[in-house]
Amino acid sequence: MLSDAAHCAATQAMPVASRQIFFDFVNRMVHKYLMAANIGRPLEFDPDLALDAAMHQFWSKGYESTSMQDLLATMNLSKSSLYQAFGGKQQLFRQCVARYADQFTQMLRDGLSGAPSGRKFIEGFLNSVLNDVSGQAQPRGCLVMNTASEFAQSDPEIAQDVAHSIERFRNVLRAAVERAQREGDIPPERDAQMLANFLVSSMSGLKTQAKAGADAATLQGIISMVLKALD
Amino acid sequence: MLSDAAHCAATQAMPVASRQIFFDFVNRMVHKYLMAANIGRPLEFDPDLALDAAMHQFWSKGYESTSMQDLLATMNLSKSSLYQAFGGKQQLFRQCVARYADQFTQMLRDGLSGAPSGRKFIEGFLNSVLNDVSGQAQPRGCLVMNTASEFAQSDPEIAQDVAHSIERFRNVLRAAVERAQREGDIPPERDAQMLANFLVSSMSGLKTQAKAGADAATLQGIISMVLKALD
DNA sequence: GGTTTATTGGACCGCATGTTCCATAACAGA
DNA sequence: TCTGTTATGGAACATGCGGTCCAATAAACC
Repeated sequence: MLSDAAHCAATQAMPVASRQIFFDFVNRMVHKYLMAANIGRPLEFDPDLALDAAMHQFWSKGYESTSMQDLLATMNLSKSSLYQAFGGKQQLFRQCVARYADQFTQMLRDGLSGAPSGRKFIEGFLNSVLNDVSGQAQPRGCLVMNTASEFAQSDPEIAQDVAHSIERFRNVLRAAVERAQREGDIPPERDAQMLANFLVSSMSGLKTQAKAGADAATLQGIISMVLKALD
Repeated sequence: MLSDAAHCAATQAMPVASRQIFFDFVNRMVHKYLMAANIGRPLEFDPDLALDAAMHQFWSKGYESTSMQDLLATMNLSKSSLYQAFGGKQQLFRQCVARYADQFTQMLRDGLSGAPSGRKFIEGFLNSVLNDVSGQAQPRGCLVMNTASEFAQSDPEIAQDVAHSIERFRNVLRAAVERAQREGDIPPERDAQMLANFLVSSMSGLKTQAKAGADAATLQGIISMVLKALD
């Protein structure tokens, strides 16, 4: 998209590691501008919808077990379009994780602001894992935690994505805890940050148990233990 | 190993699905007998050591991300030997998971019987996750939970292996809880089975958090919350 | 020494992988 | 209508995958 000359000139003074990121960014900006100005052939698909489909695929099967063919089928676009629009499997995956984190964080925020109390929100948050085992679809866990589990720290970029996403989740949960403390449902002397970490960890454990085949009664028992720990 | 004639004759009256399992069993018995009788060329490698190496490989990288080449390299044997001795990638994997569950269950049992109290054992059990983040090696989690996360319920046989392994872990933990109850460190009216489930889930969550990059202080905070829930 | 049995290394197989490339199609503006 | 720009479809690519096969080899018994 950028000319080779411009590419070469601008990269002279830049550390190698930064170049790819920088030019990805510039190209995206240029692309956005060109699309807005109706220059060139328009896309035949909705990038948001396609990204959503890819996200669900990765969510269900993980990164390695999801093939390009799987992605092309669910996203309903051609190979070149995928590479053109999303850059490849790994880049697409990272965008999916980011999208998941966005949606999940927003869902948490909405849930908290609409809940009758902070405590009730936390209860609903934990109980939501029961939905995973009630339906006929097999539990998929949380895409962010699945990613943490699959990649661990082996890929630094993905590790950073994961850490950042978890931090966003925790921030909402800490807000919920603090609200519950103001409302008198959690002792005010408890460390809100620690409780939030505990809730993240507990949710992660619950989802894994659901994946491992635990039934609703078992999960409910665990949830009651988690709630008790908040008192 | 068995002649084709014997194979054909015996399978005539057998449902298709049972034949493979049956002949796997017979062949294993015959093989065991022949090895014990020193018939034929002896193995040039130690199957236990090789299995251990494979286990660590799967533990570090998961099933899909571990290639046959990875396995051959760490197990230090040739492709034909691997197929001859372990049957293929998936069969090898299941043996590794079983081995892990055996070792981990035994470790738990030994830890419990050697611990000064049930409560102290549980504390040590939870605190052991801190070792995962203290060393330079990246945390690998628990092979059984990793397997649950990677395969979910997609493979029935593996799902059963996972469920069975978790049950074994839980049995030891329930014994620990019951001992702590007898020793007065956990209220006797608490449901031991439920507490054991909670401990399994909590450990799983903790290990995932470790994989996601949580530091020792964060993990320690979560552990203190888990312990508080036992009171 | 001959026979029997199993292991071993390596070549080979078919297939699926993620990726690249190019000719063509579709649109906007001159 | 011509030009410039991007999107699309499909062919082609190299590579690595898990798995199979076979001749050569090694041990132990008769």
